[in-house]
Amino acid sequence: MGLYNCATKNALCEEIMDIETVLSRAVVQVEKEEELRRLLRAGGRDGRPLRVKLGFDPSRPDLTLGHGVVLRKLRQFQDMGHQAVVIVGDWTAQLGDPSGREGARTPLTAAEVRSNAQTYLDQFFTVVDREKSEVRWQSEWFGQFTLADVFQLGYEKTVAQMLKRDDFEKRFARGSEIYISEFLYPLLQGYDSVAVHADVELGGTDQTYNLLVGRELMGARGMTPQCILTMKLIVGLDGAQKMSKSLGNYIMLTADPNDMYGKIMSLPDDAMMAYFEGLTYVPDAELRGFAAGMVDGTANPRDIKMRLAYEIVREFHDLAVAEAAQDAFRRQFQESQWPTEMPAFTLSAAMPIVSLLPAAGLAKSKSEARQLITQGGVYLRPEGSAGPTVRLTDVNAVVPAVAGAELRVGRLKFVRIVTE
RNA sequence: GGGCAGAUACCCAAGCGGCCAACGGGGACUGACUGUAAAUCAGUUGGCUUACGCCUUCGCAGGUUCGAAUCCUGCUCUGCCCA
Repeated sequence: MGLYNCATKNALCEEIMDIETVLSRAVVQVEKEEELRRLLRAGGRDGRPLRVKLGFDPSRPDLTLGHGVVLRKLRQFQDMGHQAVVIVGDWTAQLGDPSGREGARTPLTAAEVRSNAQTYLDQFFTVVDREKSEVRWQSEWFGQFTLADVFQLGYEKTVAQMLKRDDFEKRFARGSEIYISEFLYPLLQGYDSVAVHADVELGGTDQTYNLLVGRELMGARGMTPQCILTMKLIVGLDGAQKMSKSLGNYIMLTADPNDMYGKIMSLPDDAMMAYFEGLTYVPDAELRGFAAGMVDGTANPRDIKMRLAYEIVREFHDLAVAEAAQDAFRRQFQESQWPTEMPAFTLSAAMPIVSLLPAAGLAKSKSEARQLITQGGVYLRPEGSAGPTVRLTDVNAVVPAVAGAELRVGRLKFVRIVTE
C-alpha cells in the first residue's frame, strides 16, 4: 500500500502499522470515523495532507509517558504523510489556569511561557517529526481578540452545556469551586481549531469535551468540522490515577533508560496492557496472547512486564539501550548486585553517618537518616565493589573519608565516595 | 447584599481547653518474603538531640487562659441557602 512510512527506528512498526491500526490502537473514540478513514485512504483532503492538531499548555513543561501515547499517535499521522499542527497555549498559560488542584493559579510571564514552551518542544520533537510540524502560538490570534470577541464566544455555549463536561459536572455536584475563567478554556481551545483550520484533532479522553467544542465552533463558521480522535490515557505508576507530574506517579518522556525500565517494572500487573497498546508496536495478536497467558497462569507477569519495559525503552531510546537497561535491571534487582554507575559524593574528612546521609542526598534529614539506619536500610562497602558489604546498624557510626567506598540506602539510592 | 457552614501535616480526614507532633485512610519510605522496583505482611513517616528532652506546626493577625488545633475578635479564602 505504501501509505504508511515508518520513519522510526522500530522494525515492529513496519510490521503492524496501517490505517486501521492508527484508527484503533489505544483509541477510545473517533468522531466521524468514516470520514476520517476516507480522508486517510485518499491521503488528505482535496489533495493536501491533513492538518492534525494537538495543543499543549506550556505552564507545565514536563512531558511524561502519558503524553507519549498521544505524541506517538500524532507521529503515526505524520508517517502517513500528514501535517502536525502544534498549538502552543501561550495565551491561556499567561492567564493562569485555575483548574489545577494545587492552586496553580499563578499566571506566567511571557518570558516564562516562551522558555517553558521551548523545553516542551524539545521533548515533544523526540517523538514527533519536526520537519512535518507547524508550530503555532495562540497569541497569534488571541492577541487580536477584543472583549467583544470574548463575549461572542461566550454566547456559543450555555452553562448547562458546559456542566456536561465530566470534571465540571463532578466538581459542581461535589460543591467544589469552578471559576468563570475555566468555562472559557474549552471555548478558547475550540477556537484554536478555527484559527488553524484543523482537519483532525487528537487528545486524551479527558479532552473529549474541548475537542467537540472545536467542532461546533468550526461548524458555526461554515467550516468543515474537524474529526476527533481520543485516546486511552495510561494510568500512572500507582495503577489508579492518570499519569501526571503533580500526582508524582509519572515517568518522564526523557527519563534515562535504567530509570524508565525500572519504573515500568514497578507498574501493577493489570496496568500493563494499556501501556503496550499506547507505547509500543507489539502486535495486537501477541498482546492477546499475553493477556490469556496471565489469566490461565502459563505466563509469568514478570516476564511480560520485562518485555513491556524493554519495548518502551526501545521506543523512546533504541534497541541497544533497551538491552543494556534490561541487563542492568537483572543485575541490580534480580541478582541484587550494586550498580556499576553511581553518583559521586565528595567527602574530605570522616563524617558521622547521620550527617553524611542528608549531605549526600540519601536522606532528607538527620532524623530520617536515623530511622533508615535503625530500620536496616543503610549499607556500606568500605572498599568499593571488590570488598564486603556491611549493613550499618549503629546510629553513631562515623564514615571515614576513603575514596571508592560505596554507600547504599534502600534499593534505589547509591553514592560513591570521592576524596579531593 | 443577607444568612449558614468550613479552612488541620504530601492528599483525604478525625480532634472542639490539658492525656496532641496531633486518631484513621491513602501515598511515600525501610525491612521480610517473593514470580517483579507487582502482590502480601511488619515497621517508619515535622526538625534537632550521645532520645533525658528541646524547638517549630493545625488559613492569617491579635486576644482570653497557668495552659489553645480546640474559646473570643478582626482579616483572607471556599462552599451552600436566600435575594
